[in-house]
Amino acid sequence: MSSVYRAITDAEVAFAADCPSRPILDQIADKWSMMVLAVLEQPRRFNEIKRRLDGVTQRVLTQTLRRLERNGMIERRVLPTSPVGVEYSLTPLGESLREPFGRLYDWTVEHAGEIQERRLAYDKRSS
Amino acid sequence: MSSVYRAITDAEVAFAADCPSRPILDQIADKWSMMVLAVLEQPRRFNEIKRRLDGVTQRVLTQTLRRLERNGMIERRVLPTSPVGVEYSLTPLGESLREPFGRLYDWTVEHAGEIQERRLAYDKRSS
DNA sequence: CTGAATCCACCACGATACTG
DNA sequence: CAGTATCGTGGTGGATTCAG
Repeated sequence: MSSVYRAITDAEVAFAADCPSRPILDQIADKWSMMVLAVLEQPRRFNEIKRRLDGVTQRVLTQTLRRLERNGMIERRVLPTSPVGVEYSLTPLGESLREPFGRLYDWTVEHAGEIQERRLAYDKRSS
Repeated sequence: MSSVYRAITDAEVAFAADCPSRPILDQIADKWSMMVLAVLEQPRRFNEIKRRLDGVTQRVLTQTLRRLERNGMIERRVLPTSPVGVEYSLTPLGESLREPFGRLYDWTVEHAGEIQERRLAYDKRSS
């Protein structure tokens, strides 16, 4: 098991307000960030990314890319073309995040059916 | 590597609006849900959980617990005490989610310092 | 003790229009 | 092409109060 869970006594399992994970999770644990990192297995242009993320608006994608760039996950490079192009690519840091994200993604796919069932059962009970 | 990333051609890397992972990630990939699951390594009462999640409000915690229950991650059991108590515990489904969540948590702790540096550098550049 | 209910402020997002 | 700017709005969260 991972460090949060292993070999800790009862009283220690808690999340203090200053736990270093909290501001980070706030910034990167959203669905668009996850999808952007997944799609950047190779450098891609802005609209290329946008096309692959069904439903994202231009505004939100821009914000997401900025936040990922600020946190060192991706790099933004302006191409000397006409009209201008912008290429985004993963940094080593961003690359290292793809594995835990991938695990989570795999989990959702694997358990999507069961979750759906549970949800239906719950809604039936409380109706 | 995990299934999203491996052995797929260029054109296939995309997230359709009906990708099964998306509604699930919307429901479970928030920081409070992650912390609740982490804290529930054993059954716990409402206020017990609340105390361990520094900064969560009663309202938000209630909503989080309901959503986790609805999705089959946790079970809610009313204790025949006076005054009434409510105990929350993980289901096998919720238990299985702790591993991917733990990985992500570990990643944030491990890279917190580097992220902080990148952020400072970025802010300095764009000021 | 464990919520449910209410009120309110904020901002996150969608839509749209404009620009280098 | 890759944004920025602006506006309008729904939803989310905080604070507080009430209840079983």
